[in-house]
Amino acid sequence: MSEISKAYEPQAVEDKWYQYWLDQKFFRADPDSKKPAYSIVIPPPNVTGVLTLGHVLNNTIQDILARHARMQGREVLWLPGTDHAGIATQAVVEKALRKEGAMKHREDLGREKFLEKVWEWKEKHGGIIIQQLKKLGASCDWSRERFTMDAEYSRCVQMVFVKLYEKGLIYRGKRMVNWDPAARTALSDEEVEMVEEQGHLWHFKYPLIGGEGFVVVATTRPETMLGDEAVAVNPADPRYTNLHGKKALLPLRERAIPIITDELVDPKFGTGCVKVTPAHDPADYEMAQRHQLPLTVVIAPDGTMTEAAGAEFAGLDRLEARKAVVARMEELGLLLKVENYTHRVGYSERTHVPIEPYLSEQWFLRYPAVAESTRAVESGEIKFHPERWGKTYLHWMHHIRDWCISRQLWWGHRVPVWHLGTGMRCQVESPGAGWTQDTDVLDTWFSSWLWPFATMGWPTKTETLKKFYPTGDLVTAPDIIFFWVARMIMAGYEFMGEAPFRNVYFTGIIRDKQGRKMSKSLGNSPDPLELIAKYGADALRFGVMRSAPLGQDVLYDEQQVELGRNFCNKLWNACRFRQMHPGEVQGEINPVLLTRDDQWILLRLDAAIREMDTAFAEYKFSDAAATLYRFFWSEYCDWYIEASKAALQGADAARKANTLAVLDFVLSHTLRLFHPFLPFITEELWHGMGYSADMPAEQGGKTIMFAPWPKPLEDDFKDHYGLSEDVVREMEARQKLVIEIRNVRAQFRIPANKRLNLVLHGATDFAPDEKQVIQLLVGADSIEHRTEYQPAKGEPVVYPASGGKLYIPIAGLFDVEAEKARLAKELQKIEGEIAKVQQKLGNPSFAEKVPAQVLQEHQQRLADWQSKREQLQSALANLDS
RNA sequence: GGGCGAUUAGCGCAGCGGUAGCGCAGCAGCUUUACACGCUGUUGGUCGGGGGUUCGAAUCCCUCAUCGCCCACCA
Repeated sequence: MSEISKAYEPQAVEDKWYQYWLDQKFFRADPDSKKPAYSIVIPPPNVTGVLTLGHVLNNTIQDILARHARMQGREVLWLPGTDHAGIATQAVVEKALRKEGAMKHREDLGREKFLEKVWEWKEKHGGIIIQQLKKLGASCDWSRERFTMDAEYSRCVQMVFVKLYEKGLIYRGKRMVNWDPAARTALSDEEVEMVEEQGHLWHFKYPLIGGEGFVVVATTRPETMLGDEAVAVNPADPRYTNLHGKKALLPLRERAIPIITDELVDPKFGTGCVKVTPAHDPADYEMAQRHQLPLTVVIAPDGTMTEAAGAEFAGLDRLEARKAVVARMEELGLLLKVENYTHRVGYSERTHVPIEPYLSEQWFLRYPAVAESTRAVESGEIKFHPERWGKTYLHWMHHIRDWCISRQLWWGHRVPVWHLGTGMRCQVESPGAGWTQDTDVLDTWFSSWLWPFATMGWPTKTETLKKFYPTGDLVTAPDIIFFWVARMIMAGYEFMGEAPFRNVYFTGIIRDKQGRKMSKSLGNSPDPLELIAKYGADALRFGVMRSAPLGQDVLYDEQQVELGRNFCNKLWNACRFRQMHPGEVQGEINPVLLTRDDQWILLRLDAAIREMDTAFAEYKFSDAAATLYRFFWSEYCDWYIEASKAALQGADAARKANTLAVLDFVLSHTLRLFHPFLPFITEELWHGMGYSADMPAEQGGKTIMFAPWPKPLEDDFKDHYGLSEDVVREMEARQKLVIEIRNVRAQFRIPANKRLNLVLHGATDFAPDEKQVIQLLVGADSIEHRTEYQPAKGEPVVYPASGGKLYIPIAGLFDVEAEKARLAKELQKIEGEIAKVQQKLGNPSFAEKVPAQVLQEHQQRLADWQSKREQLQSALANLDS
């Protein structure tokens, strides 16, 4: 047992223990182990990312699960790694290169040179987040760290592509896709964010050819009119039957365009006439297909107007072109009106610029294993926590649409397709000289969806895969339920024939105190590393977990971390208290010498263990943290440690030793219960308290992380130590008594150092050790038992549950009027309670219909309140006499 | 337009059919020999509004309101 300092200093111990864990290879997962397996794969963070509070929440939960499983005797694999994050990383590197003047556009460097730069960047900045996760205490098996662009991993991605292509699920086609003009690439539907915007609806007049007047169309995007190829009306719209078959003159371009009829047009919206821009609107494209309209491209991939838009507009940015078109139309007298109009505009999730519907050649995936994947969640084979996310998942699965997987980027997995002239081959290796590889890369998620098995050596049936696939729990945020979770499930069934995980835990989103999302621009996103430096990793973990209920967003407040720090300090000092009393460590507990306090704390420990088990089973980690907090602080420290001082300060050596044995018993269990949440401090104390010495090397002897997870106390243990729930009730009553006496002290401003001499009148005396504890807890020197006692007028009195009256003689220190007021107030409250219960009992149908037990409870309650009332009334009478 | 969630003490939350609870904050005291990152005592609530079911509703049902997410090709 080594001596420990007065305040806990996390900085002094955290790095030391983390290094020890690494050196001892405690995090290594052994596929040959006989222990049952438990595995988690980390949601791979962006390789160039830095740790955020979101990561803290997510990875703390995973670490808690991993450490809990280890203590339960399972062989744990927590597999870490990072994601190449195609667009995000490429954008970051492009920005940096532009800033240092190395290029204006990536084309300036060329593909190879540019990729070199990205790899350089990755080597330099990649892995920061891995170091940060270590600071947090993450118990990942770092020897298995993977990156989605590792050579073997890349091979998996390409093989999967080839397999799906051969199955006919991957195809190439010219489609209207979501185009990001800033990143100059196609995106999937999921990468488009709909943003509500205050816009305008411009009403344009197109002159009719060979007739009088105009047809009026409304549009939110005037610049697209330059590419119009028709005006459409609903065939059933009686207002426009006269227009069928006619033509209109497209202003500015001075082209004749047909007026067509199509069911897609809603007669109730706008004028009922729609301008049709086949190349720049998905709905218009559909109509164009039906009516064989030409596809005039007026907006280029970089968002500027093309030659086809006419010399006046060519080269303008689409938004400038919008203004220019409106101005010209107005000049020509063809702008009928402008309305304010609120509508939703698709934005790129990555570059935050408006998406351009763009017709291009892309690769698409028709999802595999959709039916199985849907059923898996419906049937509960895969469980979501909280369950309601299942609905979101199923809705998406039922409306699933093909996935555009090709990206016009350079940073990513190259599409394994080779071209030679008009020839095309899909295979991993080049077919030979002359063949050139497709220039597109694959969506990042097309590699991430393989994560649970590609990281374990697939397609080889490795020992790791056999032992650890499928994984146990996946911990992730709900915003990637489609991007990642759903796709991993499908990939799991398709390539492994089995779900990739059994449970999915969805965390909430971390928000600030005002409920706003964390963001760099708001500056409300604290740096977890600074918090760790200031408060310690354990404090950060505990603070975050305490305020992160299942299924709710987390409102982060630094105060929570402070509370975590304070809690660690409390734990530290409670252990220090034990250390200040020399004696055998973890001695035998003698049942004969157990006090009621001892019995009580053992029962409370038992309750805490059960609550912890329930919380883990239900994935309610904030409940678990709250249980630990309550048990340790409010029960163990506030009551048990205080009471234990009676025995520890006494002269009875045997009793003292027994109390120390109970302290050790509770602490050694408590430290283990805490370990998943507070890995560092518990390891420090585990060794510091000498508890490790008592354990076999493989089970807690070297580290608390392999110490057995506490089990609820066995019945024969309880019998042996005489633990019964009666003790809990008795102790609660005694606590109430103590609080009442302290209350009297506070009411009458009796200084803490003023010792009391209490008088117990009537009933039987307290047992000697009981008396000693009560004296200690209320600051009394004596409790004299008297069969006859004449209290001073208005002397405060409290009523022990065991009967009799306990007087608090504080002559000269109290104020009769104040005591009267206190009692009167108390009495009023009791009258209210009595009235409530009486009203219920007075209801005739209550007695008839209510279960006997409930009726009895109410009657008992009434009796209790009534006797309490009598006590107060008599005390009041005493004051008046 | 659909779907989901939230609404309980000043703030953050728990409770989900039988006496409204926890933590912070607040207030009043305290150098009580583990801890001021602490100790003791204590004030706050007609559980968003309105209906209904029930002996009994914060808890179940209906409805409205406010806030927040997600999904949806009305130009």
